[in-house]
Amino acid sequence: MPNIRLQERGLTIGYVSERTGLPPSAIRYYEEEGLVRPDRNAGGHRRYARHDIRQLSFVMISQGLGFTLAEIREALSSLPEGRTPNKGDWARISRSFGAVLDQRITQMQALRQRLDGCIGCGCLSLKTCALYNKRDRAARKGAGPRYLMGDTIEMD
Amino acid sequence: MPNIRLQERGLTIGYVSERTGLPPSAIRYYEEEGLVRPDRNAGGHRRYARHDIRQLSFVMISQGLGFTLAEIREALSSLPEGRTPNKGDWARISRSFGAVLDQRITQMQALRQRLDGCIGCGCLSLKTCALYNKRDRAARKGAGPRYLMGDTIEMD
DNA sequence: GTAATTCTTCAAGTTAACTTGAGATCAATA
DNA sequence: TATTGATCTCAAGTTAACTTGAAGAATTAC
Repeated sequence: MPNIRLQERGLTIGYVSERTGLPPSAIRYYEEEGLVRPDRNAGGHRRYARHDIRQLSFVMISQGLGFTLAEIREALSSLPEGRTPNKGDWARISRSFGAVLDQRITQMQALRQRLDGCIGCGCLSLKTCALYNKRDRAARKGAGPRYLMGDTIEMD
Repeated sequence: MPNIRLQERGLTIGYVSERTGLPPSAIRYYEEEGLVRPDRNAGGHRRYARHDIRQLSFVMISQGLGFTLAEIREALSSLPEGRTPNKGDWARISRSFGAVLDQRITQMQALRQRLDGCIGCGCLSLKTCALYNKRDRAARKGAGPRYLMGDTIEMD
C-alpha cells in the first residue's frame, strides 16, 4: 500500500481529489484561476497543504451558493499570506458572503412581488406594469428584469 | 420616412429590435432556439407578428428572473398554437414561473441559514456542520452545496 | 530494474447565450 | 434606375467553468 497521503512534504493532487471529490482537472483549473497555490516537488508534481482542502471545499460551497470563481477568488484574496487561515478568517469571509446572499434573496423577493403584480394585470396593462423598468437594462450583470411585455403597443 | 412599422404583412426585425431593445442578432438567435417563429416575406426577410414583441419581452423578463432559455422555451411551448396568446395564457405561465421562484427563494434562504450555522462553527467543526451534505453532490445542476470544508481531516 | 500508476503540460472540445464579421441579397428612397 | 440601408446566411469568436485526450515524465510497486 502506498502512503498516498503524505509525500515528501504535502499532499498529492490525487489525494486532494479524493478528499474533496473534485476531479484533478478541476483542481488544476482552480490553480490557473488563482484559487489554490500548491507547491511543487523536485519532479514538478503538485504538493498541497492541509488547508488547501479546506480552501477548495470553500470554493465548492461558495459555488453552490451561487458565487462565481471570480467572486470567490476575490474573497479568498483577503486570507492572510503568511499563515494558515484560522477560524476567524473563514468566519469573516462567510459573513461577507452571507450579506451578499441576503441582498440577493431580498432582490429575488422583490422580483417575485413584481411578478405577482404582473400576474394580476395579466402582463397586459403595459406602461404601468411593475416589471417594466428600463433602468434595469443598464445594470446588465445582475439578475433584474429589463423590458416589459409589449410595452406601449396596442393589444392585438 | 419609411414606414418601418408595418410591411407587407408583419413587423421587420429592425422594428422589433427597437421595440424590445434586443439586438437583431439576439432575436435571430432566439429563433434558432425556438423562442419565436416569425414568417418570411417573398425576399426571405423575417416578418414578425405583434404578439412576438410580447413574447420576446417575456423572454427578457424571464431571463431577468433567472430562467434559462431552455426553461423559457419549455414554458412558451404551453402557449396555444393557433391563436394569439391572451391574458389568461400569460397569467398561467407567469404563475408557474412564480412558483418556481418561490422554491428558489426558499432554497436560498435554507442555504443562507446553513451558512449562518457555518459561521457559528467557523467552518471548522466538520462532520456535523450544516453545510456538509454529500447527497447534494449528486444533484449537480441545482444550486446546492456539495462538500464541506476539510471534512473529517484533522485541523492543522 | 521493470512495470504499473500517477502526474505533467498543452491543445482542443463543451455548453450557454450571444456577438462579430464577411459577402451577398432585398427593400426603400431620390 | 441607382444607391443607400436593412437583412440574409454562415462561420467563427467570446466568457465561464471545466473536461478530454495525447504524449511524455515522475513515482511507486514488486
